[in-house]
Amino acid sequence: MDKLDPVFKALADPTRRQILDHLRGQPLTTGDICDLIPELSRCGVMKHLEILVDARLVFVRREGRMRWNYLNPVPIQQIHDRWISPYVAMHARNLLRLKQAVEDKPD
Amino acid sequence: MDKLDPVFKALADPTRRQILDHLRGQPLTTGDICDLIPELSRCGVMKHLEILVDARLVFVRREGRMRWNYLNPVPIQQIHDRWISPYVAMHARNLLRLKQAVEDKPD
DNA sequence: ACTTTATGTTACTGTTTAGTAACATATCTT
DNA sequence: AAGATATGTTACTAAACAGTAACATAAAGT
Repeated sequence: MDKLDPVFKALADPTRRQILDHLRGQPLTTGDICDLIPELSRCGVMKHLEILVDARLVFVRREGRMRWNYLNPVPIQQIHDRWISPYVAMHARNLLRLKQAVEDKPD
Repeated sequence: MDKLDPVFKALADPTRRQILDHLRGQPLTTGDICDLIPELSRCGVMKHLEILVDARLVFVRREGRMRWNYLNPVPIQQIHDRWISPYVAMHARNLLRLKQAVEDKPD
């Protein structure tokens, strides 16, 4: 679980989630990402990318002077499996209990 | 999605995830939580609880001088439904593609 | 009423994080 | 080779965050 801490931290920032959302459709160069987030400087984008790479959420393939950034969905899958799913199960149980309480209630 | 930003931020801290894990089994008083996390001062625990309450991950019921802290799994469910599930789906597609590539490969 | 217990509030400190600027390197085009 | 393009690195600043201490309130037990 501790190995997933950098992933949680990486996902805590809305700009980084935005970058991941953009990478879901296709890999992008660093320049592409800068164009998609004009309110942030190129250095800012690169810092966020570094954090995403450290968390293994993004991996890089160099091609000449271009850097292609690829999404790696595995850490998100792991967070889902190892941490989120018990909470989703709990929520489902709560809903079921609520539903039954409503149905059993006499008028 | 912006409404879920405090939730992502709250989940970014390992101590707060630990508190949520403890609350999964049963509600706890603030004192109970302090006993479970002896490496942190009571004030530190209360600050984390405040952040969790602001993110609606924890709600409070007062009973005399005791404060009972309850887990609310709904925001985690929402994060799952609105943000994580597309990545899980992408991962499943990738695995399927990989599996088919392996099976189709001639010896 | 007095003491203990449980929690709440304010102020302060050190650390981490987000962001930028300036400069540096490497590749492509002509 | 020279200029343009794409990315990498270092140093710095401002804001946010984690944690603690000191003090305050409020309910329970005797």
